[in-house]
Amino acid sequence: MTEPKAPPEPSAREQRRLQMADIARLAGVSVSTVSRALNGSELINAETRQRIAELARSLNYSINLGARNLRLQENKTVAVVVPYDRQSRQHISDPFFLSIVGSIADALTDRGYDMLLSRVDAEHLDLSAGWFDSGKAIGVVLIGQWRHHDQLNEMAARKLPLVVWGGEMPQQLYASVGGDNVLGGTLAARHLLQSGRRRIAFVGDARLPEVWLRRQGYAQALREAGLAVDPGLEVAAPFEPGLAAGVLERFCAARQDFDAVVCCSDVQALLTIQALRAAGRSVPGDVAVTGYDDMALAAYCDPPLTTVHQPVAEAGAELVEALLAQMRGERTGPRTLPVYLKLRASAPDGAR
Amino acid sequence: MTEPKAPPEPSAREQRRLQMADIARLAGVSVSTVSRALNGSELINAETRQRIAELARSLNYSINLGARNLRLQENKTVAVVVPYDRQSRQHISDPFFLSIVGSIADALTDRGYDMLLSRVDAEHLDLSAGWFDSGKAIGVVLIGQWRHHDQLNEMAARKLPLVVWGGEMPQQLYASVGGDNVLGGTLAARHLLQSGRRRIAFVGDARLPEVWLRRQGYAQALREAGLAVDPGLEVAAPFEPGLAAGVLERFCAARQDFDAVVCCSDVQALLTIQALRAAGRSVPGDVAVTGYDDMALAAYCDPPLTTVHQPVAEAGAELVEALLAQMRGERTGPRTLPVYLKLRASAPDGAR
DNA sequence: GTGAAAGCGCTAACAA
DNA sequence: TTGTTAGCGCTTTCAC
Repeated sequence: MTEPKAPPEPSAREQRRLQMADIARLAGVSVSTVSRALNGSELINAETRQRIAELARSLNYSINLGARNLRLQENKTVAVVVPYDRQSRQHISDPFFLSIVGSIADALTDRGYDMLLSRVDAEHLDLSAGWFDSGKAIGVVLIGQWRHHDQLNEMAARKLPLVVWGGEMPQQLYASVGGDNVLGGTLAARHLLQSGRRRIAFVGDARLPEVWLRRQGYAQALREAGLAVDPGLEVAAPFEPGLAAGVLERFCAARQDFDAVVCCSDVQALLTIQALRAAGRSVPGDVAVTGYDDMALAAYCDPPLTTVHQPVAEAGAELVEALLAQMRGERTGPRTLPVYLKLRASAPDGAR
Repeated sequence: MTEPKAPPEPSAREQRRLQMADIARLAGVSVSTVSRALNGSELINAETRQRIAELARSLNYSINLGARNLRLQENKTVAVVVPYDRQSRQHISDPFFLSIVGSIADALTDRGYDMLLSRVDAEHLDLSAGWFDSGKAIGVVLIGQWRHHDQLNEMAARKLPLVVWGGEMPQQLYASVGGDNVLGGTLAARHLLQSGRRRIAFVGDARLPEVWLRRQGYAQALREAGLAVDPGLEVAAPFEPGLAAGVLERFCAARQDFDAVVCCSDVQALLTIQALRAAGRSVPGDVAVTGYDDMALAAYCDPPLTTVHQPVAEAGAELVEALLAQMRGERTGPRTLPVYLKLRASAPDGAR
């Protein structure tokens, strides 16, 4: 009457997954007793509890979490979504994104949550709501706002538990956590100015909120120094290494009238250095270059990168905390974490 | 009588998650009809089906997958487990591991599976069986064998659906997918020999199966050239950048009697180059260095790395296929994918 | 073409 | 201290 599909055919290979009733039968008790024992209930005789626990362990039995969650109406899974650019079909290869994912994985593990990792087309960030709607996850952590601030606002309006790694934007309805992008841009540019550079290029796609904010910081530092932003020195390179390389090579081949570059990722910085050398210019001699992120390898590049350090280690915990707070019903606004400039050789201190 | 916890208190914030019964009521049909409609059953009147589908969409209703899976006795989730070294408390930061995770994510998505990502103590790889035992995942993909080949064999003996990224070992009971490590080691060493190097160091922790195999390839190339392996030129550096740096610096400071280095990751290669320069030696002038993995940045380092290219893009699909084949009851042995040497400047062609 | 009802594996209120 | 039983949200057989 209700038999699903064919008879529960144990498929020869997998000998029907064990369940509580089996343990109960083997232990000569009822399933409730097993359930209570395995959940450490005080009601159960300590000795019985022990015996059942051992039996379960010896058979590698583990409570079916799907059934348990259904009954308990709870779920300890969080979806982490990394957008990708459908156009370029590029995989996420930027070490920064992957580090953030690692950091979130740690934070979730610490708090007893599981992490569902998925990709989503950067043009349809709202698709990530499916994880929540289908009950697979209790909330969504999205890495980056990309170009769809609007979709994120709509998701938040739906009361979807959502936290975004990214910059704080005007009229933002969703919770976000991110480094202080304006400050990062300012720190990089100001450092270059203080070390005597005057013609400072900016590398990054300002359609992305984070980059847009960094550019503001950069522009502000120039203003402080009484300099104007030269639009000709803005290079809209994307984060994907494969795409950025060409753009940067062309730029460095075409123009030589700058003595410093502020980049929006360490990868971009490395590509810029590469392009500069190909164009016959030295780093930091002719051109000083700053990166962004302070990825693990930044210290070991040649030259080691002066870069804006992002709080990756803290990021995971902050994102997870923001999500949990939201689910507790707390109102969580955007959160901006401090960043600092890590001085290394690609943009050294002092005059040249 | 069976009310779980407190009354289903909609927690003020989240207005009780919608369910099929709600859609049914709103559409004036039974839940069976909604179920059939949403699953595209031919039984349902096309118009009714359409109407229900639209209603569901407009309310952002999505079938509760937990309940569905329980009833259907199916699950489309695969656990991907990345071991970490508890000793060093180091996060996985090697771009290679993270790229593999990305590749698997793509392969799973393509086949309609979800990916559960987690960490496990590298000393207790067998803990990852919990994902299967608890029914959260239908199988496990483990990144790397680390030092517990034995635990993996035990897991396989339990008929646990498991695939490991790693090298093919003697007496291996579990399914694995990996690059051809012996060949990789041979290609690197042979190339260095052909370009005139004679004193070739090896960097990598040979307690890890993959490294062990690469070292075999390296040793074989030396033998072919009539050279003996000098144990003093073997550096047991781990993959973690933070730990490897010190080891390599000490080695390069202590010994100068080598003219080439075979490394087991690109990160190690960069650290080696750094250490060599600190010791006053040039790359590739004094010492040629080969990397391993051919990560995205390898081409943009200075000097660009000559490195063994690993089939990362294919890796995800191969791992997933192996897992699915296993669940179909097919016997899947170890699988070795081709690798090739990518020539770049850190170990150039021809004599010096 | 649609509805009623059973049951997937589990938990907990209630009874004993 | 333990067992009986209802039901979490869904699918599907069977009846209409």
